[in-house]
Amino acid sequence: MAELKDLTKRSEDYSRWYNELVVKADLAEQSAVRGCMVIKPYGYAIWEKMQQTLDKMFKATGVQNAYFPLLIPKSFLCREAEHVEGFAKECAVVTHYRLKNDPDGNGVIVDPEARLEEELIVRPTSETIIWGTYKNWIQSYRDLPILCNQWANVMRWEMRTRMFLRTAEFLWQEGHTAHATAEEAEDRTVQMINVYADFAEKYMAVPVIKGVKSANERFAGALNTYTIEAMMQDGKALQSGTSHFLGQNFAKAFDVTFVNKDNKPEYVWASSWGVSTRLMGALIMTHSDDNGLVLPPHLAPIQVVIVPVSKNAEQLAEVDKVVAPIVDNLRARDISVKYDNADNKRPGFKFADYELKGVPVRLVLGARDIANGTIEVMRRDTLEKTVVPLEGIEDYVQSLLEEIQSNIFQKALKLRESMTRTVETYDEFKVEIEKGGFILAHWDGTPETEDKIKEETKATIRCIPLDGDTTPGTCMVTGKPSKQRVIFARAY
RNA sequence: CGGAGUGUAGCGCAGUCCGGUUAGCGUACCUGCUUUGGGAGCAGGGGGUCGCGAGUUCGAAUCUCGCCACUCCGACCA
Repeated sequence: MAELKDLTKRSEDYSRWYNELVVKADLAEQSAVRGCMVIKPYGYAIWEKMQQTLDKMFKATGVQNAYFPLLIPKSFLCREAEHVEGFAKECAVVTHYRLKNDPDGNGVIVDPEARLEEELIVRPTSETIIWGTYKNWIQSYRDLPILCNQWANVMRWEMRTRMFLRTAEFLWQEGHTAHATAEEAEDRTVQMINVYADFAEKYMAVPVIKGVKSANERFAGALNTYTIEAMMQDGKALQSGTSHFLGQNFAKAFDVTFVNKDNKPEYVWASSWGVSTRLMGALIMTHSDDNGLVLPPHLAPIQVVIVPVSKNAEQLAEVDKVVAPIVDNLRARDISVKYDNADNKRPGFKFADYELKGVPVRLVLGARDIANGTIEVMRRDTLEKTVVPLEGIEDYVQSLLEEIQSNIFQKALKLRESMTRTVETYDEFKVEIEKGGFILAHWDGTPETEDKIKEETKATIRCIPLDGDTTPGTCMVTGKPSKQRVIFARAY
């Protein structure tokens, strides 16, 4: 694999490095269908862990899972004007419901007789179909709130795709809530962005900045969009999760009202929020190095791999005997272990392969160790090797896993901090943005200024940070007043 | 949709300019033996409509024309 330290300088090489890593680490591959991706078992195992963890976190806040149809009648998508405009260009459309044999003998063709009266859209997101459904579920304030989430696939016909970061079809979860009051809906919006931030930092070990999107970057049909923004190792920003306060826009578009305590009809208030397989991209790009993937222990499908070293079958049998109780003890502590005693691959191959796949801890045991009562431990994040006593190895491994988890988070945080600068003038900004990273600057709050900056520098406002410095100042471009500094960056 | 490039074994490529043995190399795969503390060595073996179609020619991976697909850079991307 090409070397990461050289590639961060040039983004086109960084994406080549990234693609190569995704394939070599056995996470995914391009499919025959344009812009689509096959997620392979190892990649899916990581996604599954993310999914399970998030699902638990959602349920702890009262959310329930449900499932809504893949296909959306075209008329549904048109109801909310801004929403249509935001998604229309990238929708896949179903126009027919039948094939027939080609009279010329070339397999099958679309039966022209079987045109649908109303075209169906493959969901790019499910707000419309869900609000079309919620209308039937909601009569009274007693029916509220509704807190539903669905795990699903969606499709957006993107012009250019990258594995995990932007694919035509992707897996995600989308939560859709309905509330009696604006406050309650907005609280839920904020609550969920906090869940996402917790998940990113505690499980993925990816530091994120919570913030609010500018009007330009806001979700089509939302009043307010909250986001978590991460920084990749090449200094580009990656929007990793969003939570939208939808106001009454969809309730009005789909005529969803409830009767309040005073027996008066009111439109329902809404939120929606989602994260996708894009998080896999964030995970890969945040921690990987020249030897391959580095997985956070909290999400690694294999947390510990044990590799035996032996000269013959008798020696291997000896090692098997010593390893067996270690495997049991680690599993008893909920640590996932793989003992790879396959004799068709040599140890050196296994070392390299498990490093490529990002397994956090590797144990190596051979005749030499058994004689000494020791075992070799290698941690993936620093690649350091230590020989420790066999006695108490389980405790050692357990605390090492936690140390790796916090170490890779700290490392990513340090990188982000070192690549975050504050600028005062637009000239200074133009110089700094070329170096990558996050730039904190004052902005007058207008879309016009944001557009001008984007056009001239390719940088966008990633977010207006929630926990940032709120000292007012003057816009670096127009000199007009600014409430606080916002984060600019080039983004994926 | 614009600019550039690529299509030859599962993957990565050479050969194409200048047409001419049975289309080659690396890797992966299969068999056997030896190996095993950082991606093993040797020997043998299988695998190809050279992207598709037409043309030129005694003869095309190679030349001509047309088409298709993919990759990268832009445009686009809540």
